[in-house]
Amino acid sequence: MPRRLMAAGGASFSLFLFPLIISDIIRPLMADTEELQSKKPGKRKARAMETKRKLLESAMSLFKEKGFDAVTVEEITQRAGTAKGSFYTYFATKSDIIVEEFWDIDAYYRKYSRNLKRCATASEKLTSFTRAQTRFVREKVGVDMLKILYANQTSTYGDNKIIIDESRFWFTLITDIISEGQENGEFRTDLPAEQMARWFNRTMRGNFLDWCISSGQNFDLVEEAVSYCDNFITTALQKNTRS
Amino acid sequence: MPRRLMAAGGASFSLFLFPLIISDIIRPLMADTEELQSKKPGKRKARAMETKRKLLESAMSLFKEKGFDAVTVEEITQRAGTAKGSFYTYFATKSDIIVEEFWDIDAYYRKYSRNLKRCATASEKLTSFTRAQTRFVREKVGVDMLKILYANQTSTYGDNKIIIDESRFWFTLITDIISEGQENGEFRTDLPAEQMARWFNRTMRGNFLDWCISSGQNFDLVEEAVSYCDNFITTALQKNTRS
DNA sequence: CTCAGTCATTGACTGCAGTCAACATAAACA
DNA sequence: TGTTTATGTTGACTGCAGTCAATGACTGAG
Repeated sequence: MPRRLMAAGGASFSLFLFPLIISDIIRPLMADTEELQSKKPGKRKARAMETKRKLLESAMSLFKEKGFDAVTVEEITQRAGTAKGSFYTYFATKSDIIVEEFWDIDAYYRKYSRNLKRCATASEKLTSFTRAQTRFVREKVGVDMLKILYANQTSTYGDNKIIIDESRFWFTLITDIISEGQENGEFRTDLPAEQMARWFNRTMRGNFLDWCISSGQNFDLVEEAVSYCDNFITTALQKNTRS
Repeated sequence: MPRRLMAAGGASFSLFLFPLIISDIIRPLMADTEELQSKKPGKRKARAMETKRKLLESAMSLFKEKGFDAVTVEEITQRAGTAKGSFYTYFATKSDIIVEEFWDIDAYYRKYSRNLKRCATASEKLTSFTRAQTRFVREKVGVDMLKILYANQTSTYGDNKIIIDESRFWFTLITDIISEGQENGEFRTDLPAEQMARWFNRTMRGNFLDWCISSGQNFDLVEEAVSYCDNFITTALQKNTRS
């Protein structure tokens, strides 16, 4: 943990979760094509990146200390050593900080996906991934942060819709697993893998949503999601009939 | 929640949707046992009810005119002829107005459910209801209002969680339809109807959510939901195998 | 090197959701 | 009837998210 803070400066969820890949933190800025082309970062861009990094870092640490609602944007900028206005150069709303952090969860999924090689079947992979994913959300993300995310995604009008973004790793991973299951004769082949992945993810999203809304009180996210997953596999995906 | 205070004089979604059944509008009031017992409403309660009614009415008309975000609570109370503080006697947040209105959607579902008698099978009932429900949401509620609802439900901590409330008519209706399907041998019987209803509704919620987040741009709610519904029926519910 | 154009930075400012202590009046009780 | 309690009403007030016009610093063209 301290290792990370020295190295990358490390905002990212890992600041209060666990270490992720550094490149994922820089991703948003690197996404800028111009940035990739120019060899020198440029003094201006460098300073901008540093400002954004500091904002992310101080915001996440404050959220961890006091909870999202108890933190003001002014506080964040104070800790980051900038002015309030600067915050809005990099984030459209206070909760956009959280959205930014959520991108890094995909880094965890990507990392975890390596373990899936051990699974013999596509079905097992799906279940295993679902368990890991929901455990991560339950343990490391928590109801409160997930609520902020869902409220953000439903209340803003921007194009930062991470929840339904199909370029996310968790969507492509599910698609790949289902494809694999189709190829080895495990799953039905009358529908494209993408569509089934969309169904699967949307169904899972229903679980996340209900869990959020009930503040995690009505059911256990992991149990419920795994149960959903298994049911989805045996009913919607697999070729063989129900026993 | 002081839902019982709601008056019979039609605020309700119908104010900008279409007329619903009066008995359904009074439902919240009737639900209160104490209210039924006392013969006199009481001068104070009567005035309170009137205040709340006026607030609902002016709020909904203003939302219709200018959109949710462009309306201030002060405006609402001005039109209602009360002070700002009074608003918060009846509603915890500005968006709680919307939540209140959503209860009345069940009145529409209840009304529509009478048409279901025409359907020969439980499967047809499910599909028919789903089509009616999503059409209603698409045409009469709209993306914007649904967004407000979802943002409200994920951001507040109160107990006014209409979205996941299983005493709602739309939950009990689905349960009844599935029960019926089980009894007539249409659906699998190895799982309780309630659980399947919960799955079904949660899955549908995934559709509503994605539709919201994408501002209705990514897909057509009705088409998608009906397609989901049919798929759910043939894979998760029905006894016979996939062809 | 210079100067114009670009872009991050700043913090005072606006607007509004939500609060609260004081008040008013109906209801309950004596 | 007078007194107490409960409950609805009020609007000035607080706190904070988000804005914006002015400022200053880098960049790149000439």
